Amino acid sequence: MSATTDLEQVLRDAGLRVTRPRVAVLGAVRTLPHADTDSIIAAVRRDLPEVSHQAVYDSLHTLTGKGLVRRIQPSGSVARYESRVGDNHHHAVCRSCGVIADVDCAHGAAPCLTAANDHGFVIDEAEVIYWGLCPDCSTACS
Amino acid sequence: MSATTDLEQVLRDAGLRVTRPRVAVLGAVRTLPHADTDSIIAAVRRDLPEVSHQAVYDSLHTLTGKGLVRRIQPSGSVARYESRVGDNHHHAVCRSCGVIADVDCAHGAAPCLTAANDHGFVIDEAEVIYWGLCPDCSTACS
DNA sequence: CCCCTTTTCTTGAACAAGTCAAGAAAGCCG
DNA sequence: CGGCTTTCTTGACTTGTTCAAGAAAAGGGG
Repeated sequence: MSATTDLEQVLRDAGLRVTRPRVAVLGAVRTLPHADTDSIIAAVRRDLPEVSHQAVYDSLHTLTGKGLVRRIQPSGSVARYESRVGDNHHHAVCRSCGVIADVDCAHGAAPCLTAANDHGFVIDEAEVIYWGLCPDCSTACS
Repeated sequence: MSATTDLEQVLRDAGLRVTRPRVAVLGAVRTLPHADTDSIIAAVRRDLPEVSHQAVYDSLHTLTGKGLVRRIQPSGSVARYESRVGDNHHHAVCRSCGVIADVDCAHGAAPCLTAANDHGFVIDEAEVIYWGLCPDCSTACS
């Protein structure tokens, strides 16, 4: 069974219509984790040279809404997307070059959802971003 | 001693030139925690009607660089600023109305800086955003 | 107290990411 | 296969932010 068939099934299972742009966008996000929208557009156009940027934006929005991809956006960065969803993992972001790495939740399966004082908020997710320098940049600066 | 004199001293202690825009910007950030740039510009212009938006952007950038204010920018929001710095507190953000509340670090004085697997990153800060609904929106939606 | 150097502010244009809107095309159900 | 609904294309537009050049102001030395 081809990878495309697999992607189509994922879309169908989520109750979405199967369109060529959506299949390509989902495939691109899986191939390029943490890619920004421009990179995703470029990757999609390798398969479908004529897709509009709007179709990619729409697809990303729809896929995000259905929980098939996750949108992340550290301060000062444009929107990025990843297909690893449902496990509440976190991210390390390099202050120098902006590269992003996945980090498993430090507190095991039950995520760090307990705020000390929640001010009455109903919290459903705790997002953690670890800021620092990636291996390459930290050795380059020393 | 006036509040303005106090602000001037803070700027001087940070090694910055004291200018009217900077004093007004620092005062606005202290008065309006979590305000976006537009609100800060509006607040500053109540004192100094003629300041350019660029002066406010420059001042915010400079103050952020010196650690006198902190810039926060949850996904999908514009840049916001606060003057509570140096205590590694976190934020709760309402998914519905976007309001932001301060949340003390859940793990006491030593912040949650330990990533499970840091991939060789040199981490200097862990930023936590608690996503959910604020009291007003959670009661309105139920 | 005034001058000089450096920094900061004003003005105005430019930019990038993302959004809006109208009509054409394509997916899916019966 | 036909029709209804969703999605895609096209192209303009908004918003938040940055860039650049010259004018103004801060602060130290004489």
